[in-house]
Amino acid sequence: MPKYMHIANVLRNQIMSGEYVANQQLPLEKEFCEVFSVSKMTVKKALDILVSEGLIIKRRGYGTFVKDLTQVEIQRLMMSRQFIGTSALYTKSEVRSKVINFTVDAAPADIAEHLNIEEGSFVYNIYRVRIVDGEPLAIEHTYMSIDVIPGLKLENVQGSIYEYIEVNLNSAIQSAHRKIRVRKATDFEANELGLEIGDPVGIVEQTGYLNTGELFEYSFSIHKYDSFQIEFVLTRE
Amino acid sequence: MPKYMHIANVLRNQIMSGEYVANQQLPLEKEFCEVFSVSKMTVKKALDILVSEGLIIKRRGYGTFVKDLTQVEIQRLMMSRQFIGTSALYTKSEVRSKVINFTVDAAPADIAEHLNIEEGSFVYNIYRVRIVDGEPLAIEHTYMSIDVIPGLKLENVQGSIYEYIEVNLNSAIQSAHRKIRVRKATDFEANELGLEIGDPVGIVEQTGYLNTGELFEYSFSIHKYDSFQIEFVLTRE
DNA sequence: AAGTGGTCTAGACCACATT
DNA sequence: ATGTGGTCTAGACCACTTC
Repeated sequence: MPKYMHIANVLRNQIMSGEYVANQQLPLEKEFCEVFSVSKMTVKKALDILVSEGLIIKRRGYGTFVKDLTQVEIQRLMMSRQFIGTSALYTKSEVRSKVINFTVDAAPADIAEHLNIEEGSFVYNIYRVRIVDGEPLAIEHTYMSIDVIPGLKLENVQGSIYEYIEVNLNSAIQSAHRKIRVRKATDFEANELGLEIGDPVGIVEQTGYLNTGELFEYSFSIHKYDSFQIEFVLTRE
Repeated sequence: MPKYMHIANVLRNQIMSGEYVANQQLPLEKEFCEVFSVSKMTVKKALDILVSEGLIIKRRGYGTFVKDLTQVEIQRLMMSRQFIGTSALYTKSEVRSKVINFTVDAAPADIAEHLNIEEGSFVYNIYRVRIVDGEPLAIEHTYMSIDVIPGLKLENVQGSIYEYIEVNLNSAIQSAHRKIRVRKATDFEANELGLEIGDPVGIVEQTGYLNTGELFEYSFSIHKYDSFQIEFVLTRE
């Protein structure tokens, strides 16, 4: 593990455990250099991680401080350390799938555009109900080019597609671009998710990229409103 | 402007303008060092900005590449360079407010907890309908400690509270922690937003921090479903 | 004036990926 | 074997804040 990551871990634990409390000034960068026997750049990199996680703030010419965080907020921040993968929206639960459709189709124009491939190229067309701890929580519509993700089988679709990619293709998911919206459930969606017609649903539209930069997935998922929640931290600059 | 930011800007423009296209390998870090006459660390910092923005990926031992981005996606990424401030959810539009309530109250237990202050401390209790381009799009409930944000007047509440903080208090908003949910509109909300009762609404719960690390705001806002949209990029590691 | 974090360098060495 | 990006250093200088 890199030194800066180790230092970030140590300080994160100290903040979480209350060793440094809300609004408290942290030791100076210079002092951390001595404590950890590293250079200034390394300390800075460690502290910048904690800034991006929302735990601390830095003021040039003044010092570094723990944010005015409530205990509840600290717990929340630590729990929601960001995952990728639609199933990872529901962490620490058993996720399985009821497969409604799993075919290879010629991509229609709009799907081809979202996947950055030619219209008519073959794509997996995967339609699943995602079941978390026995309860249907989301309907997920996924398209992937067969050229980018070859060899996908029904058993993979019933479980985790992401696992298939990481294990069998020895590739990895690098990033996901997401768009969140809200609308009313259609009759079909309401039926599958155990809702009334017109009840609210959360929509996640996602484009996924591999660590090669390749666009491998376009999906949108419809989420039951009472179990849908997304958290994030925005930071200026 | 720091060198790394300048370099990031130059490369971002080149990607947007199509000078570097999808999946194309970028020049090596070493080459950028010569082109811009800077050291390797500076180039790396510039490229890391573009990684976090979702434009490129880097592979150790192999090179740096433009992501397999559609033109639509590139435009979207550039438009949604992140803002802070609830009104900034609606960029480039005229935002004003109908103030339903603006009082100073003793904080009830739950609000005090969210603001990390003692129960019974005085807080602004601000209840506004946010009107974008003449249309009511959101209801916003904001609580702020009068100790942290002194001197707030009705005219500020009718306009932008954030502007008041930045201009009059010479302070700045450093970060915001957000939680997104979905539910049905109440009768009151439906009426104010021009919806049917039970129609979907998006909920944004937000805790805001100043650049001093102080928690200055707890708010939650109820958004009309057909104009509610949030975009973000998730990156592994 | 003194002291903070921010930027930048020139170079060393390392971990990883391809050929 | 070669070459990529990743980490790290020791030190310089800068921008900013407070007192």
